[in-house]
Amino acid sequence: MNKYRNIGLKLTPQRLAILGYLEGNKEHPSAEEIFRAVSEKYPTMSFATVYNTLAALSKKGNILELTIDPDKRRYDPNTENHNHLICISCKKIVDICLDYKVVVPESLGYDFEITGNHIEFYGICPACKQQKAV
Amino acid sequence: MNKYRNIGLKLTPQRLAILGYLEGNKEHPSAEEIFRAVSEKYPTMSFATVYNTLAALSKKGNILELTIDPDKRRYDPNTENHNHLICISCKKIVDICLDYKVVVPESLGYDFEITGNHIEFYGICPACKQQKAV
DNA sequence: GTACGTGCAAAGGTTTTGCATTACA
DNA sequence: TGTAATGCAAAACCTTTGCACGTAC
Repeated sequence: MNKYRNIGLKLTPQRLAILGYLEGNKEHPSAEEIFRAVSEKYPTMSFATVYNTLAALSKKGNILELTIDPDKRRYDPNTENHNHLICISCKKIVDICLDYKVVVPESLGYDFEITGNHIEFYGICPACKQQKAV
Repeated sequence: MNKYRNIGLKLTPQRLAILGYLEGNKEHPSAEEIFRAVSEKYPTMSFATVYNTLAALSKKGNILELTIDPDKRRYDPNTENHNHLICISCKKIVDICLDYKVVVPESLGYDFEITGNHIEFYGICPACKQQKAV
């Protein structure tokens, strides 16, 4: 947790609880799931604090906001370059930690200053596949 | 428009208006933009009809629902395999019509049945770049 | 001590729903 | 004619905001 000491944010107990819940978390939880988990230890926790903290961490580059789930934002503590695979049925998300080296050719003439990219894979997870087969 | 005759949906004037507005549209409009545009000819048009139609068309595979903009869903009449570049400042979206041939290696062991993928590029468009330079 | 964070509740924006009416096929 | 779509309003849902109070630094 000490690594967060110099990110320019006040380390309140609430924030440490959120950081602790996210650290190493591979579930790509939503704000609501984070709220529920952290509320157990901090019953006074509010959504405003969760969103405030997530926005601050995201702005500082300490976590990622994923838009891969159309229903709600998901959060990812892994800020390394990586991609995702989502089950279109149950919305489970798994990491695809590969660097695909995709680029936008300048020949397309868009003249954008490219700042990043993200590959979303869609599919059906084993559990949902089995359910459908029944 | 005749190409929509056999998609298994009733072709009401409202739906034809939505299809007409989307056809060839490269703006990746939101439901609200579609509603505003189509309302000019059909003042009684309701949001329910817009969403209903977009969901039906999306389900039939005639349009794509994009989740690249965190603020709202965007719709794309181009159902060919292609990717997108979004300006993180003004949310303008442009097409990247290239096939990148990215795949999820089976060696990762996820056992998902992959149904598709989508690459999102992030950047700053020329107009926003210039504004920031001021 | 002060700037920043918290918590509550209310508001905002997008999308969905229920239901009576209408119209395509 | 019968099934499906429309339109309206209300509701549901996720996220943001205003503001008084509290706390990390």
